[in-house]
Amino acid sequence: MLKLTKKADYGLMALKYLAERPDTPALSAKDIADAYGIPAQLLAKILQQLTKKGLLKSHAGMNGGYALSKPAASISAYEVILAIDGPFFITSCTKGAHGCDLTPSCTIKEPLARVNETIAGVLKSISIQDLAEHEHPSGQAPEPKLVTLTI
Amino acid sequence: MLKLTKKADYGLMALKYLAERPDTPALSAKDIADAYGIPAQLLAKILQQLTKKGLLKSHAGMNGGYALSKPAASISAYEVILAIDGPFFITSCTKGAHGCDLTPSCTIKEPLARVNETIAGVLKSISIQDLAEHEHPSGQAPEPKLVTLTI
DNA sequence: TGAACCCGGACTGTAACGGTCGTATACTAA
DNA sequence: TTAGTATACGACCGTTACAGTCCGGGTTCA
Ligand code: SF4
Ligand code: SF4
Repeated sequence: MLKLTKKADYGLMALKYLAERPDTPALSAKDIADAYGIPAQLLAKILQQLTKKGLLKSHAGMNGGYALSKPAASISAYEVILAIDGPFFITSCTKGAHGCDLTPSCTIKEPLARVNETIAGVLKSISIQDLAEHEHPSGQAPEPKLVTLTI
Repeated sequence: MLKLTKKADYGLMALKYLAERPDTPALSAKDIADAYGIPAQLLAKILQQLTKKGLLKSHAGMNGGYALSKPAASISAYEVILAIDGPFFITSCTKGAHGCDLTPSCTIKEPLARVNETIAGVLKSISIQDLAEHEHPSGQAPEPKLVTLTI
C-alpha cells in the first residue's frame, strides 16, 4: 500500500544518473544498469517508456544510448512516475478503469481526492535536479518547499 | 503503485461514520457495512485491527459494537493506515523486512525518505473529524494546512 | 438458553508486479 | 559491406500482496 513501484524507482535512479553527467552524449541502458545493479533488460524497457513519453532521447547503434531531452531542473518526479506507471490515484475510484463499485455511496472520496492532489503536488515539486544535488556536505539546509493542503 | 489499500479505505469510512454519530453507544460492524455496501466480514476484521491498536473500543454481546476511543479530532488518517496496513514506506528499502538488495549502491533513498516523511506528514495532518466535516454548504473554504518539504 | 455480537485464524482466487527471453530494427565504425 | 553494438517491442512466467470468504470459537445480555 502506498508504495512506489520499483520500475519508477529505477527510472528515477537512471534519470539522476544522467543528470549527473550532462556532458556525455549518451549512456547505454547497460551502463546505468551495471552502475547500480539493476537488471539490464528491465531498465531498458523502463528507459524505452520514458523515451516514448518524451522525457529521454534515444540513439541506437554504436555509442548510442539515452540522454535527457530537457534540463534536469524541469523534469519532475511526478512526470517520471506518470510515464512509467500511468496515471496514479490514491484510491481505486479513478473513473477510468474498473473503479470500486461503491463509489455512489462513498462519502470520503472527495476528501481523499484532495489528499491525492496534495501528494501529486509534492511529487511535482521535486525535480530530478533536486535528487542529483542532494549532497549537502557543508550541512547547509537545502531549499525547503511548501505544499498547501486543503481538505 | 502509490495506492491506498481498500482495507484502509474502508477503515476510514467506518471511522468517519462513527465520528458522525458521537451519541450512539456502539455500532455493530454489520450496521456500518450495510450503510455503505462493504463486505461485512471484511469490515469486521478491519475494525478488530483498529481495536487492537487502540483506536476503537469494542463491546461484545447484544447491542454491542464499536465506538471511538478518542475524540475524532485527535485521530489522524496516518494512524488508521498504520494500524491497518502496518508501517508504510514509499520505497522497498525499509530495513525491516526484505528490502531491495541494491540498497548500498542506491543514491536516491535518502531523498525519497524525505518524500516519504512529507507524505506521512500530510496524512498525519488529516483527522477523522476533517473527513466528517467535509460538507461546506455555504461554500466557505475549509481550513487550509501547510506542509513543509525538504529535499 | 439463545440470539446477537465480537475475535481470530485459515483459506482462496485474482491481479499486479518484477523480471526474463527472443526477435526485429537501427546505427556506425572499420 | 559487414560485424558489432545498441534500441524497440511483445510475449511470457513466477511470486507476492490484496480482497474477500469461511468457520470455529468467546462474550454479553435479554
Ligand atoms: S469510492 Fe470510496 S471506497 Fe471506493 S475507492 Fe473511492 S474512496 Fe475508496
Ligand atoms: S534502495 Fe534505492 S532502489 Fe532500493 S528500494 Fe530504496 S530507493 Fe528504491
